Amino acid sequence: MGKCHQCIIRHFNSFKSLSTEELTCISDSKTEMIFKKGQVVFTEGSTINGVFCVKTGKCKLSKLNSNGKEQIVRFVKGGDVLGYRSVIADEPVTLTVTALDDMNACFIPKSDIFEALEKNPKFIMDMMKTACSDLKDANMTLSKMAQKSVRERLADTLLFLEETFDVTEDGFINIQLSREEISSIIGTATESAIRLLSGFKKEKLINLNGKSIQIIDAQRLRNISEGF
Amino acid sequence: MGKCHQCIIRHFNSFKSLSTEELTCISDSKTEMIFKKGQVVFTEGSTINGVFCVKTGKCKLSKLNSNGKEQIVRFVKGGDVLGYRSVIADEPVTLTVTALDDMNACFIPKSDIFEALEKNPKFIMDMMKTACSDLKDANMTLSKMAQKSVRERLADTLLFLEETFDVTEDGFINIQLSREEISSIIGTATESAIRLLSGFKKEKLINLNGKSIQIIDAQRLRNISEGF
DNA sequence: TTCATACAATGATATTTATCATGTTTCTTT
DNA sequence: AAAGAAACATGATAAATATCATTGTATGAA
Repeated sequence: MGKCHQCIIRHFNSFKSLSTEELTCISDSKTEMIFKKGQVVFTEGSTINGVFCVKTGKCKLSKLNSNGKEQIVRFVKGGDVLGYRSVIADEPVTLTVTALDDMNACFIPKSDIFEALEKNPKFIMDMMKTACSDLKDANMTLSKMAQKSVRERLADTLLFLEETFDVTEDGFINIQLSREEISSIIGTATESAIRLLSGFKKEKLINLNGKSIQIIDAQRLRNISEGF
Repeated sequence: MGKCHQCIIRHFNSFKSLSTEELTCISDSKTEMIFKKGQVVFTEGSTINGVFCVKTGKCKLSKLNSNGKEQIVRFVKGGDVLGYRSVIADEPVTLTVTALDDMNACFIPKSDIFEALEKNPKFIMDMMKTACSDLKDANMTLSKMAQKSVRERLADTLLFLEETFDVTEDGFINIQLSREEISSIIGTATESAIRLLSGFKKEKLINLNGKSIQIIDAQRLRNISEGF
């Protein structure tokens, strides 16, 4: 089993603040887990007794609405910590997490997290900054959702996806989402998302190849997103 | 000048975790401030070097979009702490805060906050829980904004306002918002908000008297909000 | 008071978006 | 490879919402 202090991933999140000693302690109690593409990590309403330190892969965090529709709220990828809000607030999780890739993650029990939070001021401060950063992003997204049209939101989302997941060698955004998932990000009917994507393609703003998307004209997408 | 340890407000927020000693320290460096209705507390992009502990009154937290429209993201009222995200993340504020009432607040310098955060584990944990709670709310709101129609969002917003600000003796929701502000919460054109409010009134779901709103049939509003 | 200004209300119309229907492609399983 | 299922695509239409225009109504200042 891998040792946490040798794990490069920790440098990208709050665990970078822990001492070798503290990391050894976590190493002993952690569980390495693999989630297959499409597998659910945990479901809205359930109680988790630890956090997931994501090593590789991506997942979506979503909410099921009263009408049965999924709303994707956020993405999490390698380097991110999953489930900290629920553990710290000592509440059930409020989002469902589903793997979008094959995903590797270490499950770290709650008790270890609380021990680290209590003993290491730098760790708790780092966690807090993560929470604050997530809060800022959420407010920003909220404001965008409320004020932009569907077309504007789609343009914004494509730019966001490229920025967040980067592109592969062939220039396509490094994430595979179904049209339905894309519409669940922007909060629209699937057909509308499809139509608008086709439109963007006709206008030579993007390339489409199955689920793969390539941004050709980022500047014009930015303009569309800003309402011009 | 009032003493923090005698202030009842602190029991509603993270300051309840501080010792009398720590509170005395804050008492000495805090500034009591009054904001008149309509006055701006701070503006998106500016740097604040402390937090505001709100004693009485209400304010709106909003973002200005690229098209010049305001989006109200959240409300803050007596008992809440304003500006903690910016102080903890050590970043400029990302929201503009405007008083909706005459508002009393104590400004507490950053240095005091950091000292308390470092020395008092219960305080930082409480702050963290506040951040996590705000994050949960933001995700919830985001999901609602994205998936509900304007009419559903208005119903939801009216219920939220009553729950958050309660009602006066005459049964009207205890907050005065212009139609434009209401439309800035739900993210719609002012005319649409006005039309829908009139519609709700005709359907005997609410009473309108100038800016005052009374909810008559909460259950049906709930149904509307859920899409029935 | 009277004027001026902001706010609220409502109609007419345009635009955006959702829904329903249907056909096509792609992927999976046998 | 064939069959079936899921995902994708597109047209036609309906519904929701925005925009523009106009009028009414409050509110505050001179």
